[in-house]
Amino acid sequence: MVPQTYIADIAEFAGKRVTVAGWVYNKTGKGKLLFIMLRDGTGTIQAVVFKGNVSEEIFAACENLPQESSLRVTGTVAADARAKGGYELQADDVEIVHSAADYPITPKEHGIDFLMDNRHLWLRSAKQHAILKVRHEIIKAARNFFDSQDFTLIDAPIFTPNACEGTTTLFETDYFDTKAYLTQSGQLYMEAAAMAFGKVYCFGPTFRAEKSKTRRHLTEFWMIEPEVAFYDLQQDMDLAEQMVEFIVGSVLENRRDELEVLERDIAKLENVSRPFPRILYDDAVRILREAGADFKDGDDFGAPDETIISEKFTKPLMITHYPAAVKAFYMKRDPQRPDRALCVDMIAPEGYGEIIGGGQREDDLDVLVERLQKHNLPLQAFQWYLDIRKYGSVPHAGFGMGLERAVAWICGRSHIRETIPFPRTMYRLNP
RNA sequence: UCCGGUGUAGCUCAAUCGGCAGAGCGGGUGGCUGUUAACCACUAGGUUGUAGGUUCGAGUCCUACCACCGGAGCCA
Repeated sequence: MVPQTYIADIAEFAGKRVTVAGWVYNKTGKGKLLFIMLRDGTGTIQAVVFKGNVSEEIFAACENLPQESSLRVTGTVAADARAKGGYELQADDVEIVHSAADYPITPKEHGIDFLMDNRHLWLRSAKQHAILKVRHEIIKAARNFFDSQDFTLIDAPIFTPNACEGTTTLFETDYFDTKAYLTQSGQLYMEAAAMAFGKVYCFGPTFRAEKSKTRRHLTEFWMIEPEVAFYDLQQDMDLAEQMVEFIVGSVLENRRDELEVLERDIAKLENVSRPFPRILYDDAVRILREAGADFKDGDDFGAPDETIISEKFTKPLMITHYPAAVKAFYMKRDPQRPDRALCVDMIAPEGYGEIIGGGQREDDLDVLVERLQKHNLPLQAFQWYLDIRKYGSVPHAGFGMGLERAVAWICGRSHIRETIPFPRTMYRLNP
């Protein structure tokens, strides 16, 4: 019995006869010699089919193999400098599992709309494959980070009865005789959970029905949201900084090949080490003024503003103490400057924009009730949330990291739509 | 939602002033023992996004609509 192996492990079998199962990634030939680039999800290897080494029938069948046909190739693993990856498979037997129809995605250029229509197939391409491997690494690293620090994973609900922040548009759905909304954040539930478990986080999909049409927005995206009881803003920032450093470090350690496929400037990622710069909103405004940007003091930063500010730094940048007026109702205000919120946004370098938003939460019942009323939010729906301030209220803080934005930054992709397997945007629900 | 742009072969694009609808890739056939997006020869492939209009004549000009792309706002 010939052992079956994955391409990633091929070096262990140098000189041995093995079977590799996969798909035809690309094919070229030279008369009596065929080169089949075989892809199995773990890597690619060149299978060399020489007419003299296989039966007439097999050679004829291989000559006409369309791209993405599925095969089991048996042969001897040989080190060869002429082969990409250093090893090739000198085939002596080929089993065609399925001969593919004309595959739409060729090794040439394609437009984004066509590729997105064929997203279910595009996932097989090298760069898309690499991005999603990095995405997996980031998820794994984030979870390892929190798990190793004794955080408890608490899943937040997807169906929610009310708006978390009340400002952005929610997807509405029929829920028996009433309305339910798809969650836009697990944060409020994490605040409740933090009072039960101390250190918690959730990781799940979130939904925003905003009519945003930019390279940084999806209608369905994933967030990792830690929340810690008795934390203040500074501790919250320390946590965010440690997490990002850990995630980037994990990707550099375990997904270097993928970063190379993506032609990512690795030096820029290697530079992501603590401490990250921390500046006040007012400092950021000053940077914008010096850069000659047209910016009204008191406003939130737009995407171009964030780019200008982040260009002054080579590491992720944390901006704190925004005007409370532009931030959500649950943000605690700075006792020293009551018009400022104890909040933090982390801006990724290289113009990738905000990847983290968070801060210390308002823990005073009366202040929170007043804030809800000012925002015209239904008190009734927030009773459970107010209970958190009624029964042993404590200072607490947390943040949310947009997974896809982090993936886009770490992978150096200009558009967020490539960082999730099947993106949902304003204009795309398929496939 | 607003501003700007693009729709031509399966894909990526060209078509001068309004005057015969083109190429590369992919597909098919044949050739080649070291290819890396191979190469060479031959070959098939079109309701020019849709509906109107102007004109002797529209891929090209006009109107509306549709689809998508880039950006803004909002946000992660």
